Amino acid sequence: MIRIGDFSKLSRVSIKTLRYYDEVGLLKPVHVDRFTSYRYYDYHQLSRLYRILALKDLGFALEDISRLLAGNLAVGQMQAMVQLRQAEIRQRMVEELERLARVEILLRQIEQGEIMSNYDIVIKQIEPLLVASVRDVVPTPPEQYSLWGELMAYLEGNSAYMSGPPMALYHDAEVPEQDWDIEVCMPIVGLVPGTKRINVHTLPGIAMMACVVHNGPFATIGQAYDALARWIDEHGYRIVGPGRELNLRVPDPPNNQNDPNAVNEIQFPIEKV
Amino acid sequence: MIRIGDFSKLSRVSIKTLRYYDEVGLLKPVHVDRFTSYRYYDYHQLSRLYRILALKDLGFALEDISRLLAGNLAVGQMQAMVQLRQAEIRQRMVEELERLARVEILLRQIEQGEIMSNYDIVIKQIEPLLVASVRDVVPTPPEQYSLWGELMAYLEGNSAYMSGPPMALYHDAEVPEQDWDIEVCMPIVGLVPGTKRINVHTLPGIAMMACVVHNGPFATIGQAYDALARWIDEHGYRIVGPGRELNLRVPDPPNNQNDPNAVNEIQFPIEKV
DNA sequence: CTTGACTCTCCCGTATATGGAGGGTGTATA
DNA sequence: TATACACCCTCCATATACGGGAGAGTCAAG
Repeated sequence: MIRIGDFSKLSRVSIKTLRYYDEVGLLKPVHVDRFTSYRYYDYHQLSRLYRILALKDLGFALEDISRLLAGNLAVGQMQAMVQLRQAEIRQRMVEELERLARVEILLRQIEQGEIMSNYDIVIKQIEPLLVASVRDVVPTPPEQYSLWGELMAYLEGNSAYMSGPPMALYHDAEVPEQDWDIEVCMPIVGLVPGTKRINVHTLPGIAMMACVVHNGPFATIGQAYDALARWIDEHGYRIVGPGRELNLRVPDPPNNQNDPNAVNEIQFPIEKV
Repeated sequence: MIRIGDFSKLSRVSIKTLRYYDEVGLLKPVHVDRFTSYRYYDYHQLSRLYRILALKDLGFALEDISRLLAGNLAVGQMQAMVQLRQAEIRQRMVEELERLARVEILLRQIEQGEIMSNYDIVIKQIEPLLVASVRDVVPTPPEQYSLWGELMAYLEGNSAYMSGPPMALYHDAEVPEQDWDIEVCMPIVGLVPGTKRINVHTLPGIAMMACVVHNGPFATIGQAYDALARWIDEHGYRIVGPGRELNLRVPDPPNNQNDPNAVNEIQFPIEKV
């Protein structure tokens, strides 16, 4: 029987860790002095410690190791645990690989002197959303203002409860020269009747929505679109539906294209190429 | 200005997380009510939050993100942080890859019905070690006993302080039929003179030592050697020096080949192929 | 005024240890 | 025998990035 320090030197596992393994029941000393609480280990416990280290090296949590060492597992259960571990490692490798790709894109941007783009893209999940909307073709985006007037007048007339920021859907797959197919939407709760012009429906939930925020005048929002489109392309995604433009902080007055305090969020549903 | 719940819904970041970011100074609400402590956020803070999320996606710790967002970093420093991150990710991928290989070896063993080998191999680092030794060629390993007698008699005569378990070095690169080149070593501290037969020297430190413990009679230690050799081969390592055999619990009597309580550790210095 | 949704702070828990304070123990040597 | 010094003990705190829940206060609508 040897004391903890010698056992630690033998195994190159720190005393603190050995005490911790004792505490969690993973490796109890063969004897603990009743009066001094000194821990005494036996040489043959070294093989159990090595088994613990080997399993830890495979990435198992100490609790899993406890169960594996308890010895009351069927071969099938053991196999299942190891297979689960294998799947987890594979999953992590995929994640790290994607992370690495993102880091390398950033590094290239820094090298090209872009320091750090003013636009940061995040991928969010979006829930289905009940909206009232007006959809029409207008010559250019700013003309959507008339649609907003129409929609808001209707909603106020029906005293609908608006449950989120207003947004516009851009239904054109390509950026048109003229004639934009735009749907202006207001999230609502409760029952609001539709009409020929006013469409009450649920926007679909989106598993992966690439999102960016544009702070500043609406007139310069094109930069945000460019940054987002580039990001989607560079990171190996593809746009799979109409873009959404959320008017988080509505300009003052609402049709002011140059209010520097406006805040918009642009969203595009995407999927991996 | 919006309350935390709305900001949370907008960003799909939990309220708890937002409060935590406030606490650690990563994202403070623009306003906190003096009386109610309610947090109020502004829409334009969403872009800062997105930047945080984007950097978190790259795997940066929140503290790193704080520094990156503080804005007082030179481009070079920023670049260095990102490069460091890149290196870390690569390192982790290498580790995970090795881990995966180990898990798959284990899985194959389980499938072949070996359940779990009785021998677990760990790689340790070994420090240089001062020893007194006697080296000679003996017909078979058990005959090393005579060398032990010689060494121990000398050490006791010089009242040397023995500082660790005795060990034997096997200098033959291949397993010989006859005539083993064995060096029996005793770790010592302090000054002990050498002689023609007694060599006092320092065993080299080893960066990677593959180790296994054999519990049981010395006569069956061959199994442990086999398991260790197989492991080294299967895991893509190579033996790069003489093996060491530590007599952790010396049999009783010392030359008893069948004491079931004996404990030995076998070590081989290795490197990646 | 009530109701129900919202928010606050505070405390605990996670996993795997590491570091330190303060105090007892074992052994070799002066 | 006294002392020095290495060794060991328990208890507490710390790190990450939050999540859960208790208990109490706040806000807006009806």
